[in-house]
This record gives sequence, C-alpha cells and structure tokens, in this order.
Amino acid sequence: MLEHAYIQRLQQNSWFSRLDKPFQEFIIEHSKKQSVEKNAAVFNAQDKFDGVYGVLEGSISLGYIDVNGNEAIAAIAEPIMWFGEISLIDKQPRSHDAIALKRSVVLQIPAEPLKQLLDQHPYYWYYFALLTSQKLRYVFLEQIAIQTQSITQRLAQRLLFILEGYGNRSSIQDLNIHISQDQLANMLTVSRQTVNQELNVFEKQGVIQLGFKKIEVLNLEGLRMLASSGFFTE
Amino acid sequence: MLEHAYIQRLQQNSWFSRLDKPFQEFIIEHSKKQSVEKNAAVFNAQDKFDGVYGVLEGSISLGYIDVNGNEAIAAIAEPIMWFGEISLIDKQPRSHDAIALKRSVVLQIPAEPLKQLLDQHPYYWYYFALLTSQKLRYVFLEQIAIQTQSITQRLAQRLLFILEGYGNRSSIQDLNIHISQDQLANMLTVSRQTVNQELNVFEKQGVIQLGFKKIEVLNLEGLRMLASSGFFTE
DNA sequence: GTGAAGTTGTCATCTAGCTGACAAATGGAT
DNA sequence: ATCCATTTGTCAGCTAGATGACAACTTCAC
Repeated sequence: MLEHAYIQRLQQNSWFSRLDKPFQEFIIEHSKKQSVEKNAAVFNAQDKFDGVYGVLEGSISLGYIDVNGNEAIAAIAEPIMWFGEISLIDKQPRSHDAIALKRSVVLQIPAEPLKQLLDQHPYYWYYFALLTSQKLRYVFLEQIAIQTQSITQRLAQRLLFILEGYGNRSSIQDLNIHISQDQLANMLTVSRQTVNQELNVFEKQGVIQLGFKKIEVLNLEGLRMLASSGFFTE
Repeated sequence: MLEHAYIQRLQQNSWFSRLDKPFQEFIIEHSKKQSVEKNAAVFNAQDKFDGVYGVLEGSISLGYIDVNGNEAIAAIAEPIMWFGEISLIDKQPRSHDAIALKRSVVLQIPAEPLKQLLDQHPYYWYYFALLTSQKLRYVFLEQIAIQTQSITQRLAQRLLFILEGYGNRSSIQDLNIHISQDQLANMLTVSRQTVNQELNVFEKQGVIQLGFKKIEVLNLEGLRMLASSGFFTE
C-alpha cells in the first residue's frame, strides 16, 4: 500500500487521474514500490513482461546499449511517467532497457493481477490505448522536429517538454531541470559539446541559469520563443 | 461493401487478422472505399476525427509541412497499413497530415459507427491498443537506430521494413519497392544525394537493382547483412 | 510524337557539428 | 579535509553529409 504523499502525486498525473475510481484503487492496492539503485535495471530488453511501471522518484532511461557499448536513449522517464505497457499489450518481450540514471523509486503494477483485472474489465484496455497514443503523439512531434528544426529550437523544445513532464503533468510547478548536459545531448542525438555551447548562449540571453547537473529556467516565455522560432529578442 | 479481392488482402494484414469475426465483419460492412488523387489530403493536421483509415492501394505520407514549406515525413503508409487511430483514442485533432504520394485507395472506417461499436464492445479498445503499441515498437527501434547505426545500416534496414510492411505483412511477397529516392531520403532524414550514393553502392554489390522510382531487391540475405553490420561480403 | 515535369546520377564546394583533448569546477565518499 | 568520479567549459582540427547545380533519363499528358 502506498504512502499518502505518493497517492496525492499520482492524482496529479494526467493519465492516472483519468482512470475510473476502481482502477485507481486497484493500482494503489496492488502495486509495489521498488527502489532502484543508480545504473540498475528495472528491466532489460528481451525480458518477459512483469508489469507496468510508473516513476515516483528519480529518472529512468528507456533505451538500449548495443554490443559495441553504444548507448541510445529513446526517452527519459521522470515523475510521474508510465512505461513498460507495450509488452502488456502485445505480449512480446521488452523492446528496450529501462535503467535508472540515478537512485530512483518506481511503482510496479504487477503482471498477474493486472491481467486478471483486464480480463474482468476489458474496458480498461482503453486506458492503455490512451497511454500509448499519448506517447505516439510525442514521438511524431519529435520526428518532425528532427527533420525541420534547428538544434537551438529542438533543445529549447526539449527543455519545455521536460518541464511539462511530456504531457504528464497538468502544469509546470518546478522550473529546475535536474539533468546532465550529457544526458540532454543523448536525447537530442547531438554531441555534448554542441549542447553545452547552445546552453551557454541561452544563459547569456538570460533565459536559463546553468548549475551543476541542473538547469534553472528564468524566462519561460523566452524559452518558448526559442523553441518556436530559434531566436530570442527582449 | 468491399470487393472480394480487397477482403482477401485484408485477411493477410496482421492486425486485421487478429480481430474477432464480428469486428472484421463490421469493418467490411461499414467502411468506405475512397480514391485519393496524388497530393490530395486524406486529412490534415488539426482536423477533427472522422475515422480510422487503412491503405488499400498507393502510398500515404504521414507527416507535416510547416509554414516555411519544410516537409517532414514521419512515416509512409502503404498497403495494408492503418493510420489515424490516435485521434480516435485521445479525441484530440489530427496530429499530422495524411497526404497521398500517388493516386491511392484508402478504406475509411467512419467515426460514428465505430464509436458506437466501441461503446457496445469496449473490449475492442484492446485492438487499438495493439495497433498503437505496434507502432511504438517500430518508433523505438528507429530512434535507437538513428543514434547508433550508420546511414548504410539505416538505409538497408528501412528497405527491409518497407518490404515487411513495417510488421503488417505476414511475409515478404514482393521484392520491388516503388518509391523515389527523394522520399526515401526524407524518411531517413538525409539528403537525396546521400541516399543515391548509398543505393549505388548497394547496386554495385549486387544486392539491389535500381529502376525509375523503383528498387528491386535481388539479394535479401545481403540486405540483411548490410542492415545488421553495415558490410556486405559474398 | 512532343513537351513538360519529375527523377536520377554525379560533380565540386561548404559547413555544422563531431572528435579528442584537457583544465577547471563540483559533489560524494571516506 | 582529502581524494576521486563526474561534469562542465572550451579549444583546434576534421569530416560526413548538406547544398546547389546541371545533364541525362523516364514518364505521362496532350
């Protein structure tokens, strides 16, 4: 059973809050809180389905490390985002690794009770369709951005996405982003140096304030301008 | 009501064939065949949901043309692939344009009867979850490929994906790909010239045979080798 | 058959962004 | 308080791939 504080944060998650009461209660009752050490895996590619996960604390990289050690990050899940539902739906093994970038806490909705629930209430499949369609929308946006936007725009847009929790948070509460420039570079598929350069331009423009593994957004409107046009003017 | 030939081709589609009989019959009965001229839109970004579509003939680009005329193609749908289900699920307007790259025929499952059916049989939401999760899997693969593979590998892999209908066809029947190098370049986010160069290397290696808006795969195993390692050896 | 529009092959040129390298700053562990 | 891991800032040099340009070819409409 989950602490009250976490339950409250779940209520603010746009997916969770749309679930009907019984399903919400089911999750609160059956799910297990798990601590994950830095660099430990929640699951690995090819694992069989063991549940759907939500991030309560920390950040989980969804990606893949190939045989040559090349690391690819498809997304970074932060509170409160859900992942691991694809294998529930198509019954195939995990398509990627889920690895904690720092000490994290995840919520596991275990496979067996969830499957039983879905058997009893097939309507609940709708919610999983909703979850995947939300992700697909972001992916489409991202694909289009890669083809048409400058790095400046994509970086600004990505910072906004992170602030908004990729559509998972109803509003922006915290203007601090805790992430290394290296991770940011990975997400945008550009080099760390390039990200560093761009971030320093943003800082000179007074839009952000750089810290150690931290970016504080000072001027949200300015960031939105950079995202949409690639330029910043007072 | 649909011609027998089309019904037969639908049966070979991996998504359609997994539907239960009543749902299959519903689609055959209620869906409308539409011809789409080259460069005409099946729908545009921001349109409201009017149905889920399947491609029967031709090819439909799923992408976006921004204000500056920059064209971004997120995917190209060919027979038999389904698209437009995101707006059904999340009830939001279309996230992208769907534009015919050539004269095409699409099957529209109209919004109203479909919504009614889903109200009566909420279990059918499962099938839409399945559709979106299948797409998400491909997108993940693609994102990871962009970050870790060479252009050679990505091009070879893309040709394979097209042959396999992105997981929509049970088997590869036709080794001819009807697509311009320009479209291929768009999908891979590289320039037309670069694709042309790579394709000519493939041709010299005897893996493919180039034609006008056509690529014939001569050596499927060779293509698989190129996709996985980036090299080809007899 | 002719013309126009679109596609392919192939240059030569340019440049955004990558690589590698290293010093300085930071924070956590002991 | 010190040490070590990581992260950040900033070079200089390189190169993969973009761009632009154009001739040759294919297709299709008239």
